[in-house]
Amino acid sequence: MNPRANIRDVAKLAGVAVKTVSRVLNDHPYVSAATKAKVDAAMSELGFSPSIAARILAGTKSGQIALIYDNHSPYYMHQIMQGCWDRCHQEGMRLIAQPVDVADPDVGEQVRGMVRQTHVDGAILSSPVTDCVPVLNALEALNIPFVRISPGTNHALTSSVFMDDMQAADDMTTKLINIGHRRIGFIKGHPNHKASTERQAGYERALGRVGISVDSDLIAEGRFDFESGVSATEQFLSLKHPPTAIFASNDDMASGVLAVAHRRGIQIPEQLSVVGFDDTTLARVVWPPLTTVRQPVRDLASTAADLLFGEGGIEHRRLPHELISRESVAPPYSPYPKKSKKS
Amino acid sequence: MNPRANIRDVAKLAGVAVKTVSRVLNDHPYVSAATKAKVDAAMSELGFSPSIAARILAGTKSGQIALIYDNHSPYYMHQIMQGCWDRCHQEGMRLIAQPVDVADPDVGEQVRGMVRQTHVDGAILSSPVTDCVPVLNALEALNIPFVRISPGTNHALTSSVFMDDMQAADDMTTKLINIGHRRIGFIKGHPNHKASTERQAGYERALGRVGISVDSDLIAEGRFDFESGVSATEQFLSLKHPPTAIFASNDDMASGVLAVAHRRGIQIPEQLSVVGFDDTTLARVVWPPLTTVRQPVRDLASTAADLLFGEGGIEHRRLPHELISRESVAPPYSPYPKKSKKS
DNA sequence: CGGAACTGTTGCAATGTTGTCATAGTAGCA
DNA sequence: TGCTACTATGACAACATTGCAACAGTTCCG
Repeated sequence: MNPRANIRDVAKLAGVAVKTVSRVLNDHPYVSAATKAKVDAAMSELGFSPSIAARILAGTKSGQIALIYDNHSPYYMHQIMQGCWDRCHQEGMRLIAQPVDVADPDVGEQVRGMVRQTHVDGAILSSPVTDCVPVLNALEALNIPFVRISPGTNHALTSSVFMDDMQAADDMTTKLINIGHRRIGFIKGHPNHKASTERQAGYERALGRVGISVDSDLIAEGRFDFESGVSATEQFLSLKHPPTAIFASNDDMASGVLAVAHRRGIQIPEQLSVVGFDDTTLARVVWPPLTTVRQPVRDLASTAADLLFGEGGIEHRRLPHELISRESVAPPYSPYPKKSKKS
Repeated sequence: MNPRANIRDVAKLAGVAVKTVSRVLNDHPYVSAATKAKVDAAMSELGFSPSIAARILAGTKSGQIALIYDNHSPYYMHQIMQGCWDRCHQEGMRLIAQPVDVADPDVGEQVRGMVRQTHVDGAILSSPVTDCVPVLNALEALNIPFVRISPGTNHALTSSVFMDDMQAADDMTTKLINIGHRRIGFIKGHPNHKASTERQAGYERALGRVGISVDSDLIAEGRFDFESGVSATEQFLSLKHPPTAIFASNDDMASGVLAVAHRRGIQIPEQLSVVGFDDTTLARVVWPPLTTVRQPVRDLASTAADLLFGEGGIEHRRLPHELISRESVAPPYSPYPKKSKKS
């Protein structure tokens, strides 16, 4: 087995023209079955695999796509990558993972250089890169297709996949209301992510529908990490009338809520209900397991790849969310008397 | 700004030969400052970035390296990737992340094809790919340098970075013994990973040193995931004499131990001490925070990249571990009377 | 039966960069 | 002065593949 076999070597061995081998490689039409068989045999005999570099140079397609992200949640990104990778693998595409820093003023130029250098055929953007204007401009100028996962701005620029964050937060809040909670603390997500705003809006909408006014004491800043969950919770628990339930905008922050509660000896869910968002692995691993919103992260990612490989028409696809009930929720400790019908 | 500027366009604009631009690009010696300035100006005017593809084809270096892995622990892989990426970025290298399935009989061929296609200059292998014979053979045959992170087999084939798993497990076990534990349950890691064996050996060595015989009832199978931590714990707790401490071979399994304890109303650490291994984010996020062994995963990864970029001499570098004490450990519930001096 | 459309294959040009070899000018030194 | 060594640049081939235009052979159709 030679260190390097050419397409020429294959052609010679199979007794056909170089171009014919190229045809076989690319599944072009107009290759007879017999020729294809000969070529395949020659290829496997020589252990030949085509050079991507030469393919890029000669052709117009590189067979590579980029996943551009700036997300520090390991569970989330792990699922995103797996979803993208699975779909790419199916399609015989190669995936280049490209972390960036959306706060870097040079980020647009960096992405531009990266695309130019690697000749990727397309890109998938994960939040918050989805809403990073320099990156969007760069990709647009380069005229390559890209799909955004959970973008905040809905302009019809590109295809996107997303879930209904507002509705999901509304559903979750409503669930808490239905079992009797009236004072529900809400921990916001990272301000970078547009999903943060959506989730808060859903929370407020649900309260509004049943006539509970939004109490600003019950809304705390967060950054999607454990630590901000901890500090938000401490803030809530030092209130004169602390909440009977806390809705954290993601599971990481919800686990911060649990940690504070444990430390203070507060029984969950008996004395305090806690819910999260995302249904990452974390939600099943903490104690008690978290009631949370299942966000189909992996599906979002593979659907994004799907759209990228698809027709090219701009398409927006919404994937369904789901409320996952686990053991972190119970009726409030000292419930107000319910006036509504029981259901 | 043209859709695509050549090295030729740059050369023409700068009034120099193509080769000179190439020299500027590659920081070759023998380019006058004045010429370099002219070329730089022309490059930025045209918004030029060189095509990796053409570079690969013409030259011998691709500027790309591969990270080959088959690890399903998101936290661990996230840190590995970050470590590799940081170092690659510094060096101006591109990183291609390549998940594989070590159980696939074709895995060697897949890796071979991938290397041939992408022309990567080198590879970094993460456990358990580090000990996957078909992959090792393929890389050796291709004659590209590669570095292994925490390999199980120490043959001097390639450079490697690792920590002393046996010593670390010994240290942790000794710590438990020192505060009075005599019956210590041990949950093994995934049999794929050589580290699993090492950690078990360290556990047994520590017991042996103080004359505690190894009780096979106190050793359970595990697979490095939450679920196997759960079932191992249930097995331990159904023993006539259950352990007073449980040492799980990683944090994921340790969180499984916690879950079972919580469910059964066992107080941690008062009634049962629990320790993990890795010091992933998880260890700080569960309740109570886990005492664990800090494995410098990110440093391992960036050191691996370092060795790959280095001289090329085979080198084995051991990175230090550290015991991290958190709140999941206490003296045993009903301690045997201590004979040793208190300390 | 003549031409058009289709099928399967070929040869050559083109892609954008680096390696090799060549060239020319300059400086150091005996 | 002549020789060597070094600096700075250029011309051209080479890399492995695909796109394009072309070609011969076959089928279809009026």
